[in-house]
Amino acid sequence: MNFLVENPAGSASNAASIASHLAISAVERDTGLSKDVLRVWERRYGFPVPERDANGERLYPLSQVERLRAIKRLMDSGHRPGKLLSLSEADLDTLTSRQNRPRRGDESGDLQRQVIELIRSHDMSGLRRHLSLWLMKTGLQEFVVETVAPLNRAVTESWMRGELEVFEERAYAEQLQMVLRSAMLPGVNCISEPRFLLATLPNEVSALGLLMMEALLAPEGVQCTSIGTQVPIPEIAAAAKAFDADIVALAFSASFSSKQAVASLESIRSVIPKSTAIWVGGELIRRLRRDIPGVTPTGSLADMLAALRQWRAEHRTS
Amino acid sequence: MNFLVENPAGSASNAASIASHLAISAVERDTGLSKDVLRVWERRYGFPVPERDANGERLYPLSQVERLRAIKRLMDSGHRPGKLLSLSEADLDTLTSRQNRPRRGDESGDLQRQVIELIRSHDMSGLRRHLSLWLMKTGLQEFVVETVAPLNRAVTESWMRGELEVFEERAYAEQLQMVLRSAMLPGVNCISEPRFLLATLPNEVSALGLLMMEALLAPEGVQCTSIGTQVPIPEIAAAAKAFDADIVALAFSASFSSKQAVASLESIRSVIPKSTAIWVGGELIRRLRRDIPGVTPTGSLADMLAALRQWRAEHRTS
DNA sequence: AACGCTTCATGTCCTAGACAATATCAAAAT
DNA sequence: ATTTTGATATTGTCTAGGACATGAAGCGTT
Repeated sequence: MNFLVENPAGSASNAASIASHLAISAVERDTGLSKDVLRVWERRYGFPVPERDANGERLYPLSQVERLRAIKRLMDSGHRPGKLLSLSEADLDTLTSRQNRPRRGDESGDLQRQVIELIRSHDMSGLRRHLSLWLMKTGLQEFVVETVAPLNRAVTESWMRGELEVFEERAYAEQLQMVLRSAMLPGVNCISEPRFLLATLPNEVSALGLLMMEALLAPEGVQCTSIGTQVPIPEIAAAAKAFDADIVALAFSASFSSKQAVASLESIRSVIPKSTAIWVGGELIRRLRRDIPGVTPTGSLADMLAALRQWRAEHRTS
Repeated sequence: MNFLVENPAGSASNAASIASHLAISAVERDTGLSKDVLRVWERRYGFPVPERDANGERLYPLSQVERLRAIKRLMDSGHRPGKLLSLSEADLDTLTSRQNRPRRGDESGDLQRQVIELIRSHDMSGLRRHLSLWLMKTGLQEFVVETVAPLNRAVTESWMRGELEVFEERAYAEQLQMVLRSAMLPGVNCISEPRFLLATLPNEVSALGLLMMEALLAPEGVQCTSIGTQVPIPEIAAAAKAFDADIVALAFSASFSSKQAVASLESIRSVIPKSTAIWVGGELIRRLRRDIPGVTPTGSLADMLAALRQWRAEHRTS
């Protein structure tokens, strides 16, 4: 790859490519579409058709990258690539704007509207104050189940409708992390069973789902060790053993590929001793149709508390 | 990719591949070596030589994956692949253990030894208490500069010497996040200029460097908005504009490829208006030899505070 | 409606060759 | 003796088009 291509700040001569084109690896980074996919789309659907540099390597104009991101966004909300790629630019815009139309019956609560308004006005400290207050009012567990979970859904929907930018969602997630993490800091004095190990698999970027699980579990007096996001399977297995975990809890966001999730879950199940339970939480699991032997899905956060109660009933101090 | 290959829990017949082999995409995930690299190594150096499934696709035995991870670890600490790959298994072990040998003059302070001992004994709540206490004693900024920074270095070194597992380092990072984030929660009442936008680029997993920057800046009364890790360049640009940032601060850990860093920095510099400064922090920058026009490196956290003072001097309320 | 079957859509994998950016090392010049 | 230059080796990433298995969609039957 030629440096000057992606960032030709130094070479004034090559005007055509000054910050206006990206190499394939940069497009992979920025769109989340793998190099293989970019190439095969070009072959099959005739889009994108990048220019080439002197060396025959692809150079994507920013306009095409922009369009690829729009397509990816529509794909994430259910559309299939074949249709999107054969669409004209105008049709694509139509589709995007149709999706942006607010849905009827959007009876989100006051808080949700307020929060989204705060995000849109970029008042992050106000947002943080707001969330903190609400947390104090309701208590951690209720805050997570009754407030944060629907709020996340509302934010995601706003984002899909195009009312929020990606970076606004991320800024929101950061503030929420602050609030949740500081609520958990004090810890709990009497720690009882079971011992949890929390993690997400590689390719899972979002730390929020994990954090919500942790916030929900911590007040139950369980021992909760998180090793964060994007942990390779062998590491999770080693950690489960080292921390002597009773339950390995994994979080999946909705954007995780269900195909990969099933593969990974079966893989991890085969590596961890059967005496250790595996629980799966997060938005993804609604899309998992087949059950995976030895893996407990917890469709909602409330489910997880129920599962915890059941676990405790089954493992009464023997 | 065949599911049963990566996770053949269902098929008892195919004994050879029951949880003992990984497909190439799984190896990419777990080792961080791209598919291209795995294939080209096989062609050039004759390692790894995976088996094949019925469809001709690569199946890596766990032993080879293990060795690949050892190789990657040695590469990250400066060795070159050509040598490592032509080494025999025994030689590789020798090299690994030599690296594990504790260095002389390891005069880490009491706290560092204590913390590492806590990590190794998996006493995460003890670790958290310890860190919290120390933070209260010294104050946030001093805590970050005098305690956390050297502590991180000590932990990384311990990890490179093989005294700590990856998951132990991650668990430590999680606890530190808790402590730092809750220290920042209250925010600061009088907020003054400049406005910071904090982020890390795609492929940068570690949130700690970012958080340390934030913790250092927050008490200075600057407005500090973080949009988290792994943010594509166009998003950073959009966020900088939306939040009207004076300075975009990016964190890089030592494991980030310096090649890619230079490319990305030049790229982002060309997208963001010149009136917005770009500051770069983190372990990486010591390995950056050439300067990038319009990008301010801050070699240490102390540097950053100095740079902030300078910025304020230059932008006196005009 | 609910089920099973066929066909299409789509992502990922394959091979093997090429090249550019960097690291290494030796020779030359200060 | 040290630094600079240049040749060579190393190494990651790109290219091409073909192949196939999985999952979705369409359609007929119960």
